[in-house]
Amino acid sequence: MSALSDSASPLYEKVKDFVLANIGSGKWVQNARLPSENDLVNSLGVSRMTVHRALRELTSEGHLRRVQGVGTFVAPPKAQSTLIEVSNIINEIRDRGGKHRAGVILLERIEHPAPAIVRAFEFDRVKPVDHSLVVHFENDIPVQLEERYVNPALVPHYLDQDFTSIATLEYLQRCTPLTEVEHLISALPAGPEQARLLQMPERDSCLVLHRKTWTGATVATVNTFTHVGSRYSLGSRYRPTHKPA
Amino acid sequence: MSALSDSASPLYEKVKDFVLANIGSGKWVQNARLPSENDLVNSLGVSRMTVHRALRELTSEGHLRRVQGVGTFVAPPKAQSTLIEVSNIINEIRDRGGKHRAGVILLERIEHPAPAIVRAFEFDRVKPVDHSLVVHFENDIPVQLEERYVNPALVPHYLDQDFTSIATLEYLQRCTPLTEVEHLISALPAGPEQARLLQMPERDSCLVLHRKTWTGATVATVNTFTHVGSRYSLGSRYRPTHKPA
DNA sequence: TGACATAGCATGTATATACATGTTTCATTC
DNA sequence: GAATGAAACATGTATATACATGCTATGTCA
Repeated sequence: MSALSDSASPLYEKVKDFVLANIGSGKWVQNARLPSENDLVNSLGVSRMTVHRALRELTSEGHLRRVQGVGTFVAPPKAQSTLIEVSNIINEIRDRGGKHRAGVILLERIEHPAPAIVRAFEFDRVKPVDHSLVVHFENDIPVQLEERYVNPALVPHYLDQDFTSIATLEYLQRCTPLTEVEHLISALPAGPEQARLLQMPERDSCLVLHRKTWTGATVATVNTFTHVGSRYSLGSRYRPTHKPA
Repeated sequence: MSALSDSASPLYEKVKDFVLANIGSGKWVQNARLPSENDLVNSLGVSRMTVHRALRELTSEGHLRRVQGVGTFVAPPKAQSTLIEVSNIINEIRDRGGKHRAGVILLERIEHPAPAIVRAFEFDRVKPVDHSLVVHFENDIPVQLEERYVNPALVPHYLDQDFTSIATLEYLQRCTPLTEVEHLISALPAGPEQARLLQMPERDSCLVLHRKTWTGATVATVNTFTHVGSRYSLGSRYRPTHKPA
């Protein structure tokens, strides 16, 4: 009678599955109103706190929309703006198997007053901005060009780091764990300098990942140029909802 | 004494902020062990259920790692594989202001036995696969080429839809709300056909978003070719953690 | 010394209760 | 009829309590 599955999963998970099953089957369509918490308490035979937890988690996962005093509704599908998980290319190279070798070369490293591009990213009031150009290799073939602008005032001992170490990005993340991130993805034909550094034809396509992190003041700006073509792609599987792996 | 802020936010939010502040300040470093729930109950003066909820949410948000019987630890930063929100280009056009006009042209629409590319995406046992080519316009300029392979057996009344309607993708999402999604992003030079359809130079860069959805059997495969260059980019802000906007 | 049982402690779940907060509905009153 | 107020109902939060589950350390017994 309970309408809940009899697996070994916890009760609130069964309630979540019950709700998702009703959404998936089309019984509860988009923007439809769900039974109230007390209704579900009566029909499912669990406590209100358990129902509430299930509905709250489904709300934070994007499946439901709740309005205090009004009710609970089926949320519109959230694939409109899609979450994509893009793997760090360093990890991609590292995970591709033991027979590949990853390498890094530091091309340029200047601590200089902010040029136009730096000023454009709100570094204005920061005097020294560390600018470095790094090329990543796999099996002696350059696969990625990284252009980093880092605000050393916000990253302790950043200037003491070994810039050819592969752990630099991880160091940035570890020192500023609560930063916000903005990404832009675009595709551009390689310019002369990029083509030279990546050893690729000059008008071949580059996938550009622009990554800006800040905590209030800007921490770092990183432009990543990857020669994709047939050799590389960035991707992920995205499981929209209920079973966070 | 309570070490919690005195704002108007709920108690569990204050506990979360307290924990995040200790992580952000470096007091609790990566992999460090947090005080136990009972310790926090004593030092913060709230109930264990409240502490538990705060820690549970921080865990699901990726900030903490909890092991039953052992303790709670600061999770390594999750920016390793970065979440990126890529906006649907249809929404981008629609949201760009009233003076722009969006349009769609259906170029081809064949229901045919699966060719090689279709077979490669596990359509094998499905006989009829709907294949359509759609070009999206903004102000009479083509900006996106969409190549769709849809399994009509899994999408009710799909073949009855008006394919020049902008709502087709939304219809797909509404009919199969609990699908999983896989994305691949790459940058490719435009081939002859793509260049012709998008009215762009033949070797200019295309940003290609490959999107495959399935529920078990494959539902649809959509390849999106966007002429980016200086005109378009896909991007998002990603707030890693605590204040889901 | 080694194996095993156990106590202790950590997190995980479920419930009952109480109150807070926001919305809708409906009846009373002017 | 319109405005006001109260009741009913919805979700939101906080707490106490109880028990379940999993790991660790300790101490006893062979």
